[in-house]
Amino acid sequence: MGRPPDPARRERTLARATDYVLAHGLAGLSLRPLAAALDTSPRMLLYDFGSKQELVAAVLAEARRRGARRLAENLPPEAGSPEEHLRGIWAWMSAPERAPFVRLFFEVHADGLTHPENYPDRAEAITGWFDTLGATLRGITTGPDDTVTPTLVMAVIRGLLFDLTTTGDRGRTDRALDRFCELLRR
Amino acid sequence: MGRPPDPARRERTLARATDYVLAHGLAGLSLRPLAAALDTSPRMLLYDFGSKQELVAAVLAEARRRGARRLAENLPPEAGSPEEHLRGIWAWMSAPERAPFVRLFFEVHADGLTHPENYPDRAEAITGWFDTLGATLRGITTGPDDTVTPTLVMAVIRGLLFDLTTTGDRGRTDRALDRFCELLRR
DNA sequence: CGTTTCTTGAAACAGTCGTACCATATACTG
DNA sequence: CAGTATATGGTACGACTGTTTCAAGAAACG
Repeated sequence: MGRPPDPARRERTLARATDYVLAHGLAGLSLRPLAAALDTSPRMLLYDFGSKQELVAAVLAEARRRGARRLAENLPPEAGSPEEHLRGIWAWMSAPERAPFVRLFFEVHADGLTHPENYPDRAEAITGWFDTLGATLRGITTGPDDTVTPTLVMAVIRGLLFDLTTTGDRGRTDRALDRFCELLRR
Repeated sequence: MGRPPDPARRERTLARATDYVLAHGLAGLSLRPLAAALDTSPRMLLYDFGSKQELVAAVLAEARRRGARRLAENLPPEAGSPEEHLRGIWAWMSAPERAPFVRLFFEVHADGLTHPENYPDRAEAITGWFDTLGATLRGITTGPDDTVTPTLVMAVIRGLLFDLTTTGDRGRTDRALDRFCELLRR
């Protein structure tokens, strides 16, 4: 008996907190401004998530879930040549709508370099692409267990994303991807 | 008249502060622990640098100066094929001794995504390579003003550095660079 | 010596941080 | 209604932040 729990509240808070972190970044995150923006209180954030660290972990998990879902919705899994796929991935990841995700991605990586203990499964963010890419890049890969080609492909995309987010030079980065496609084709 | 100024003290402090930041990262930097590690006081740090922000700017400038000097010392500017050059750059940047610089580099980039106003010349960290690389990559570039090839080459290196610092998988990242060289050769 | 300038220590200020404690409000059961 | 569980507000604690203030020390000069 007693008042029934309301798990939906935690989910609502998590969703809005994820919006907030995507908008404002992880670096200077603090409970009081976050709570104010979410029309709640630090008290409730700790009540629902236990501690700031667990809240951040939940937000990152939620952001990853969202990213994966959006990706699955927007990348046709089977159609087209490997080159078309590569261009599709680049177009999708470099689109302005993805900028908050990209920023959070780079932010987590940087923090993970100083505090690896906080991100036990961060390597998965890299190797998780191999299964997805290995299938769509068939014809470029040297075999079904080729991890080197996906590694290079994702390195190009991440490196160009790094460049684009720093310089904002869309034309030059787009052309650099064209050049990479050209190298792959020959 | 009066006691003469001692500008050497500021330089000594700057050098040691740069060591400290390279070792501990920029993210959680705070004056009191820094001063303790440097056998000085927060009072003196502010006396010499004016504010924490100016101190950080000075440290970043010093770190960039060091990196450039080390690079100039270790990369033969003229000898060898473009491929050898590329391998040399990768070997140099991915060496464990460079890890602190790489970490700081990624950290500054991530912070710059959230606070661009603090890094007015951060694009230079990208485009600064073009002159250096354009010369050494002659034979791969399409012309003397080709910025696309250096963009792609540096994207590969940065992307692979991102991978290596996250996964620690030296073998796979080395092989990915081999594969890139192979693509360039054909 | 006194004067002047640079250097340095100690302490305090005003603020933010994550978090814990205590009381109360709310919604349900019997 | 009482009883019981969850939900929530308010407040305060201790630690930390960058920075300022006040005073004194240290090294030059006349």
